[in-house]
Formats: sequence, C-alpha cells, structure tokens
Amino acid sequence: MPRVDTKTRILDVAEQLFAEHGFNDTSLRMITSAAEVNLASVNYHFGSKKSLIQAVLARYLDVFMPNIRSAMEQLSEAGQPLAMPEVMSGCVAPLLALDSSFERGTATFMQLLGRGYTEKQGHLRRFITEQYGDALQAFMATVRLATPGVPDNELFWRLHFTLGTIVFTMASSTALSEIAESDFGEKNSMESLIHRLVPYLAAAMTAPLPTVKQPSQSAASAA
Amino acid sequence: MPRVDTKTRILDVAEQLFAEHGFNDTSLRMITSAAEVNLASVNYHFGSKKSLIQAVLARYLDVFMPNIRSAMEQLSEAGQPLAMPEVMSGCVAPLLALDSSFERGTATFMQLLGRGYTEKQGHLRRFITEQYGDALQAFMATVRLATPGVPDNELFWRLHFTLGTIVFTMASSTALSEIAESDFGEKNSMESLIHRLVPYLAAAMTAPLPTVKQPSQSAASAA
DNA sequence: ATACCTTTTAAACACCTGTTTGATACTGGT
DNA sequence: ACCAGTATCAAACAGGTGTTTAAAAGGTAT
Repeated sequence: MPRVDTKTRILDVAEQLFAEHGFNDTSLRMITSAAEVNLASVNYHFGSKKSLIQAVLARYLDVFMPNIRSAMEQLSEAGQPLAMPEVMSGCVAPLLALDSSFERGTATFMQLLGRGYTEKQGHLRRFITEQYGDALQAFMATVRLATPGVPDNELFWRLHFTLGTIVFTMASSTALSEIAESDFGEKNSMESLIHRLVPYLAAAMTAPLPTVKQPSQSAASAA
Repeated sequence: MPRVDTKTRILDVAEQLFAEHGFNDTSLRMITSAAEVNLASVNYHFGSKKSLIQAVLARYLDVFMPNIRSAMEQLSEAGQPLAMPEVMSGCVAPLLALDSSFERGTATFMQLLGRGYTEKQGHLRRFITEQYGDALQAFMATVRLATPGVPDNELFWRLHFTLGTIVFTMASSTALSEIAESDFGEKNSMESLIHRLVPYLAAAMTAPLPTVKQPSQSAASAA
C-alpha cells in the first residue's frame, strides 16, 4: 500500500523527471517504475500523457498565475511612472513564493516552463493561454506601461527575446550551474540566478532602439 | 538516377527537416522518403543518425567558424577600446555571409544551431567544441575585451543568457515571424531579426552589475 | 566477359513508445 | 454478507525508432 495517493505519487515523480529530462524524453515507463506504480495507472488516472503533463503544470500554475496577476495589477494601478526593474521584481516575488508551497518549487516550475517552451508541445501553449489568459494579459499590459517609446512591434520581439532567455536558462540551469561550480567554485541557487537575470533583462528591454534597417528606405531609393 | 549524389541529396533534405522539426522529431524515414533514397543509405553513407547530424552542421561550420575566428582576432588585435556592439557586428557579418555559400544559409544555420542547443544532443556539443574550439576561444577572448568591469563568473552567465536568447529566437523564428506578420503586417527577414537582436543583447551584456545577493559561503577570492 | 569494388535495395531485426484490455483485488454503503 | 464502484495489475496491442543483413545492381578496369 503506497504511502500517498497513486495519483499524487505519479505527479510528484513525473514533475521531477519532466524537469530533468524534458517531456518527450521521459517515458511513462520511467515515471511508473520510479513511482513504483503500475504502467496503466497513468492512463487510468490522467487519461493520456498529454493530460499528465498539463496536470503537472496546473499544480504550479494554479498557485502562480493568480499571484502574478494581482502583482501586475497592483503595479499598473499605482499609476506612477513604472520602470522595468520594478516589473521584473514584481514577477520574482510570486516565483520565489512557490518555494513555500512546494519543495524546490521555484526551480522545478521554471524548468518545467522551459521544457514546455523549447519542446514542441502545442497542446501546452493552448492549455496555458486558454486557462490563464487573464494573468498573461495583465503582465503584458504592465510591461507596456514600463516601456514607453518602444513601438508595439519592437516590444513584441523584445518580450520573446526575454522569454527565450528565461526559459532557455531555466531549462539548462542545472547543467550550467554545474559548470559554474566547477569553474568558479560558486554554488548557484535558483534565487541567485534570478537576481542575476533581472538587471540583464531590464537593460535589454529598455535598450536603445535599433537603427532602422527596414526595407522602407532602401527599397524606395534603389529603384 | 538521382540528379546529384545520394549523399548530398540526403544532406540537403536532412538539414531542411532538422531545421524545421528538430533532430529528435525528424526520423530517418522522413528524410529518406523525402529525398527519394533508400532508408539504409543513411547508415551506409554516414554510419548513424548522430553522424548525419554532425555532417549536416559541419557543412556550415566549416565555412562559418574560420570566418568568425578571423573576424574576432582582427577585432582583438586592433587593440583599441572595444565596444560590445562592435563585437556583435563582427559576428553578424560571417553569419550573413552564409547566404552567399548556401541557399537560405543564414536562417537554416541559425535554426540548426538552435535545435542543437535546445534539444539534448551531447554528442553535438562535444563535436563542436572539439572541432572548432579555436574559433570559440577567439570569440570568448574578444568578448572578454569588450566587457571590462564584468567579473568572470558574471560574464559566464551573461554569455549563456545571450546564447540562449539567440538560439531560442532562431529556433522559433519562423513561428514568431508569422505572428509578427499577422499582428503588425511586417515581413521579417533573418537579417532584420539579427539587427533587432544586436542592440538588445549589447545592452544586456553591458548592463549594470546585479546588487550582490551572493550567499554567505561565497568567501572565494575575488580574482 | 570476368573479376572487383561501390552502391542500392527490400526485408527483417530488436527495442521502445503510448494506450487498451480483461481479470483481479480492494473499498465503503446497505 | 452482499454488491456496487473504484483501483490495481500483468499482458498484449499497434505503431514507430535506428540499425543490420544479405542479396541484387551498377560501374570500371583488366
């Protein structure tokens, strides 16, 4: 008789393996054998592997998304001129708060997010935007306030650049931390990594606009 | 009778499919059927799928790496104070030069690099560092010159942040370009994307240092 | 034409994947 | 004690993977 629910047993093991190896490279047999449950129990309790992936992320998103939404709305409603570092700090707090709800919560969640973004998981993006769209919009609106003078299309790209940085860093954070530890003898927590990321990204988001290489001027003059 | 070598036929089709779907999600059967060659010919000509992946990248790296090496060494030997945007421009030129050697060369190469980095392909990283280590070191040395005041460990992380941004952006560039086109009506070439990236990353690399949140145990020497 | 080496081919190999089946055990309510 | 309803289990399923085999074909120089 297992000490806890088979269902949460599967979730606990799955989230750990997903974070470490990615979704595609974690087979159901890896999960069930590590969790010491029957292979069929995954399909019984969750229906499919896709649904299991969503369930693993939902445990975190249900905590994280409402938090970040209220944080963003609070920043927006303050009305005063908003700086990018403030917005990022507003994101960091809900992120680190996950550690009080889950063991190794922040690290695991960020790695899972990274996996979801780098691996082609169309259903995941749909699931997140449908389920937590309001929080995402609140975030985007706040960023918009903190980046005046940056055109919408430029902001679009910078947001994705930023997302790429975060997600990629988190997905490979364990490997990079090991290298950093052996090269510089520094032990990197997820928290210290985040604090390293904030000024880097804040500077990037508010960087001077690129010298316009748009086809508008060159195309007209040539012909 | 095929118009060209079966070997280069496989390479041409493989690089296209690898760039689009990633290495793991492109099966040998997808490649051979698209190239209209026999399944076994991949293993006959390349030995294994791993070697095929390496061969696909080697075609580009053999052109790109010497170029970027000489560009970096030229920048370093100039001796004068070096700014980060100059270094990045020095990288952009060899990148865009690929379009004269290959059809859609820049885009394909960057996407392949992205795939290699996001997907867990240990053999690829080994292959690149072993085969083109000299060019990589030249690059790192030049970056080091352009970022005075940034400690080694901080620079390590910023380089990986930057690499993550590039690689992630390129890997998902087609999808993002489509969104940008439908949302803003702008057509994005790989070149315009690169020029958008340069000021963003240059600002990030030279951002003010984070307020030290280092753990207490970090009594290591400030080299 | 013979011999020899290279290339192509269809088929099978062994293994892994997510999912389904049907039988068995357990559980709580009447 | 009986009988749902729930949960677990071993086994098989259908399909996909990279790789290997052994035979056939092609090309070339003697």
